[in-house]
Amino acid sequence: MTDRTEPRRGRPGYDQQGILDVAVGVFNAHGYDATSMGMLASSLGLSKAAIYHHVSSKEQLLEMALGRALSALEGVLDASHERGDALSRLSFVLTGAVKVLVDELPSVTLLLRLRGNSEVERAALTRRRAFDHAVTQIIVEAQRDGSLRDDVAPGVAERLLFGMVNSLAEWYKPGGPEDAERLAADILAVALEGLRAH
Amino acid sequence: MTDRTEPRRGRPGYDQQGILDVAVGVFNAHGYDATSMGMLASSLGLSKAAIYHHVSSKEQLLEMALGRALSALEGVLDASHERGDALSRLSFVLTGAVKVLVDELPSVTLLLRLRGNSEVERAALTRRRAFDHAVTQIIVEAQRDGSLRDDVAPGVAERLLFGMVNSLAEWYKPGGPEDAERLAADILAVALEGLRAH
DNA sequence: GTCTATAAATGGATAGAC
DNA sequence: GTCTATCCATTTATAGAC
Repeated sequence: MTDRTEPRRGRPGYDQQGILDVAVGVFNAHGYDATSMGMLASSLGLSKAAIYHHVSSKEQLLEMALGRALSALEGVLDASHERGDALSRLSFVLTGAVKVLVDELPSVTLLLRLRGNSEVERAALTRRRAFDHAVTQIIVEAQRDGSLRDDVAPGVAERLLFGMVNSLAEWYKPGGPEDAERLAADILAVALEGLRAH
Repeated sequence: MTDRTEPRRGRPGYDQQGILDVAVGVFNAHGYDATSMGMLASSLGLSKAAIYHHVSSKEQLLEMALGRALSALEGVLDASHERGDALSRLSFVLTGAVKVLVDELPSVTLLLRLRGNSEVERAALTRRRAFDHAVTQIIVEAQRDGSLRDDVAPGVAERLLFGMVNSLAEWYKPGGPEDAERLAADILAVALEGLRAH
């Protein structure tokens, strides 16, 4: 994975990654569909035509951002296989997903708002559903071994857990009062123990 | 509140409510910005021009739907004031919000996806923030009286709870295996007691 | 209440100069 | 690597007939 923040060498104008970073920010601010190449151009301080020197289409920008987000999430799932019992794996995935959301907030935010309006969007949604399904299987296992209550359907539990995690895209502000580890701990605490005082 | 489903009297063509119901469905399927009046027209089986006989603009359709969603949510908050302690009020609001989401799924879904791209959208987001703030105040009170744990910041708790509730807009299907009461009970159970087996 | 036709603006994308 | 100028499809919305 290339480092987005490293300043480039020759440094005349933008490179593709620089275009992408700005584009994802504007996509998230106004929504992908509501963002025109003209808005993108003025955010970049370029003409519309100049953007097409770096990318072939608006949709290619979307595709690159979605690939980044999905790879990061899938990486968490892959790493979780090394873990022991199902509850440990679930905790690891939730914590990892929060970290991904915080680290890759722009691209994941874009992913979470997809409507499936094009082939690119539908392919991303399919990959995302596979992720959700894999997490649901971990929950099934944890219910089976008795570490999670089984009176909540595993699919519902998965969606509620990621409802909390994914809500970060709507309200987490980098540099705010809460850091990623604290948020991950809060979410895990609510998910496993609940909010009621003991 | 008028009944959407009641068949109209004269019944030649559409009335405004009929246009709105179809429009909100199409807005949600493709996203408001990605929906053109042309798509709307073909979903209605009308010409674009005919739509303008019923509404003055695409944005008016959005405004009407958002008003419906916000009024329903605010109604839950108003009704909660009759309740006793803070924890009862919070449970009532969460359950009520789930019921609103299920009953008014299309308009609430639209509300939850706003980006603030126009005055209409920003006004709706302001009303929605007021709702979230009022719920946060209930949580503050419940932490103060000792019924909720206070090691999770009240604002974070509120966003996590409504992260679960609002996620319904992304996956709840009317007529599916789970009904509204069951879902409300599941969410309340996870929110208060957590998923870990006891 | 709905139509056809059309206006006026904006959309994504390209050509070719520098 | 960026520009100006432009193409062409699509957009929201209106005019006026039926």
